Amino acid sequence: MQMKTGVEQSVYAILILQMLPDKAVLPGEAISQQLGASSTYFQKLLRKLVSADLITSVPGVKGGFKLKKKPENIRVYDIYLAIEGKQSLYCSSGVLCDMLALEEVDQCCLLTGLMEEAESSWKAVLKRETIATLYEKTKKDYPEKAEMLQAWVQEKKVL
Amino acid sequence: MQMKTGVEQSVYAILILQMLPDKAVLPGEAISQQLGASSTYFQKLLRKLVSADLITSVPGVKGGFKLKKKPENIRVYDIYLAIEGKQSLYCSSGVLCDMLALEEVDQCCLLTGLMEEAESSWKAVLKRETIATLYEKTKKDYPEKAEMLQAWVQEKKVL
DNA sequence: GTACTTTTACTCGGATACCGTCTGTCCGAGTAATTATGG
DNA sequence: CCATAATTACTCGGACAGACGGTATCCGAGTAAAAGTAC
Repeated sequence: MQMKTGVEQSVYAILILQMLPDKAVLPGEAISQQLGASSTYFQKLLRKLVSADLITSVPGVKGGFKLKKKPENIRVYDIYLAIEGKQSLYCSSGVLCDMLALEEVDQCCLLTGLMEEAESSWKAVLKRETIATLYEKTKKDYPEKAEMLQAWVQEKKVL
Repeated sequence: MQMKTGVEQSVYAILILQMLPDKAVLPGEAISQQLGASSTYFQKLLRKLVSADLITSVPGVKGGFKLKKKPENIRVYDIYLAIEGKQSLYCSSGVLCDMLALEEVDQCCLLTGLMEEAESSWKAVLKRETIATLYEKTKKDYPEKAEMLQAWVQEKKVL
C-alpha cells in the first residue's frame, strides 16, 4: 500500500508549468528530462493530467503543455486524484456478509465507515496545499535554485 | 494504492478470537473456514499477528490461537500495522534533489512533510477504534448474528 | 509572391513487456496431546 | 498399571507459482507549424 511515484512527478511537473508565461507551452520531452523520468511513460501521466483538466495540451510543432487552471486553484489533492484515480483506499470484500449470513448487501462491513472517515481526514490535508503555496515554499527554501529553474523554463518555453 | 484484504480478514479473525473464554484457543483452520478465506494463506496472516504480539499461538494437538492483549487494547491501527507493515504511504523518490541539484539529501522533497501529516491524520482515526468497540457495534447492529457467532465459537473452541 | 506539398516536431492512444507485490499452494520441521504397545 | 513408543493434529517457516497493477517501451495516427516547391 504505497502511493504511486507518478504523483510526485506530476506535482513537480505542474510546479514547472506554473512558471510559464501566458500563452507559452513546454514540450513533454523537456519536462521529463528535467525530472529525470522515463520520457514515454511520463507522457502518459501528462495525459492523465490533461484528462483531469489540470493542464491543456497543444499538438503539432511548437506544441506542448501548459496549465489550465491558476496555480492557487490546483491542489495537491487534485493531482493525486488525477493520477491515482477516485477509488478509495479501503474496499471491503464483504467477508462479514458471508460470515453472518446477512441479507442486506450494502454496508455489511464494520470497517467501511471508519475507513471512509480516515480517508477523508487524509484527503483533507492534501486539499490544503496548492501549487501556489508549494511554489512559495520553494522560493523561500531554495531561492537561488528556484531562479535557476525559472531561467531554464524561459529557455525551453515555446511560443 | 489500496489496502490489503488481509487487514479486513485479520480484524474479523481477532473479533472472533475475542469471543473465546480464557485459556481456550481456536485452530487457524476453523477461523479461516468461518471467514471463507484461503486456509493456507490465512495462516500466514495469523503468524503476522503473532509476530505483532496481538495474538499467541500454541502448537500441537489441541493447539490454536488466542488473544494476547485485551480487546480494548487492540486498535484497528495495530492490526493494520501488523499486516501492512510500518512503511509510510508516501515515499519520495528524490526527484527534486536531482532537479535542483541539492546537496542536502534529507528532506529534499516538498511533499514529504505534507504527506506525513496526512498519514498521521489518517492513522489517528484508525487508532480510535478498538476490537472492544467494534464488538459492541456488532452486538448492537446484529444482536442475533453475534449470538450465533458466539455459539459457533463455543462449539469450536479447544481446551 | 502566392498556393500547394512535404517535412518536421509535437500530442494521442493502443498494444505489449517487465517487474515487484499480494495472494495462494505445497512441503518439511517442530511441538504436544492422544493413542498404542510392551512389560 | 505404568513406562515408552507411535500416531495425530496442530503451528511454523521457507520455497514457489499465479494474478495483478505500476512502470516502461514501442508504434502508428493525428495535428499544426515550418520549410520546400511550382507557377
